Amino acid sequence: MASSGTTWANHARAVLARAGHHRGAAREELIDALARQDCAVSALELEQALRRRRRGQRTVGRASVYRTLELLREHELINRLDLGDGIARYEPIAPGGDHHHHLLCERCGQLVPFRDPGLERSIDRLSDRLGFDTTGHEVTLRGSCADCQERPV
Amino acid sequence: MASSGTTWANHARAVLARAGHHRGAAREELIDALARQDCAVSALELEQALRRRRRGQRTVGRASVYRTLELLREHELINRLDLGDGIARYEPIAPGGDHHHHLLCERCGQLVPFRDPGLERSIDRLSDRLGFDTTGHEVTLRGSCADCQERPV
DNA sequence: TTGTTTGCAAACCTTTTGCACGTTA
DNA sequence: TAACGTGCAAAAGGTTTGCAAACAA
Repeated sequence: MASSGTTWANHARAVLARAGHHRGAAREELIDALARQDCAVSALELEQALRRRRRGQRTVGRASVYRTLELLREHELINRLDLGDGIARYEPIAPGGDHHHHLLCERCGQLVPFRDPGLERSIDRLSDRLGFDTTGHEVTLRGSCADCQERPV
Repeated sequence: MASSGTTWANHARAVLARAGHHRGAAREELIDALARQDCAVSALELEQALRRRRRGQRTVGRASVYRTLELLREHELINRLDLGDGIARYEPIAPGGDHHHHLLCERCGQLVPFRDPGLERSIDRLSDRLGFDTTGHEVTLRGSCADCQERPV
């Protein structure tokens, strides 16, 4: 995932440039920080990651983090997840369309991405049956990841 | 749904009593208010509904609303939904196990509950395949409900 | 009487907004 | 130069907590 980081970052920059956006420093850094992530991160985690990087130098403002995330989301470059704890998490959307969902492990807190064509088919069929015009969907499983099941309680 | 309200309310009271909880006034009123709802409501909507009921009399405190919701959730009497707008919504869980998911209509804002055994089977198979010990799951579709599709844009 | 529940107010935390200053094209 | 982008600080809005009084068992 991290290996495709530069691909995504370049893609994101291209999309924004095409839409007529300037390349401000905060936005550039935030795109890099997002590209570096393995899975979904919160806005405040991103802010801290940026602060850690540039010690002493001028910091990236909190508002810029949120504004950039909103911009990236409008251009469908990132996904926003709400896992039920009141904190929004964001993750890059791969250019090719890497559609996946998440298991939230209630024991170790880890967020585990997974893919399942069968599940996608079920959702498509379901939308048809109910007459919904579905533009998107989210599935979140809660439980224990494979690692945690082997650990004693 | 509203017709099964008393059933759920009684069930909820029985569960809390069995767990050794007292029957305070705020809790009683909140259970009734939840039983009256058709679909998921936010904590603040519940608070307002309670304020409207008892004009002039002592009001139910905001903290009691949140604390009671938390208690009901611990006993799996209500479900908490996070639809991505930063507001948690709550809905009763029917005693028999009325498991369902939601479509959030992006045009009219309505929350439409639906049931789909095929989807549930997909999720069960998926959990098996991935070796997850899944304790719960949520599916949210976004798009247009059947009504809105007939309306001109 | 003893532990639980409650209302109020204040604190908390994430997210948004207003505004003056910098930066990009 | 004219938009656009940025950082700061303050505000907003939902949620949680501390506490003393009220209440149920």
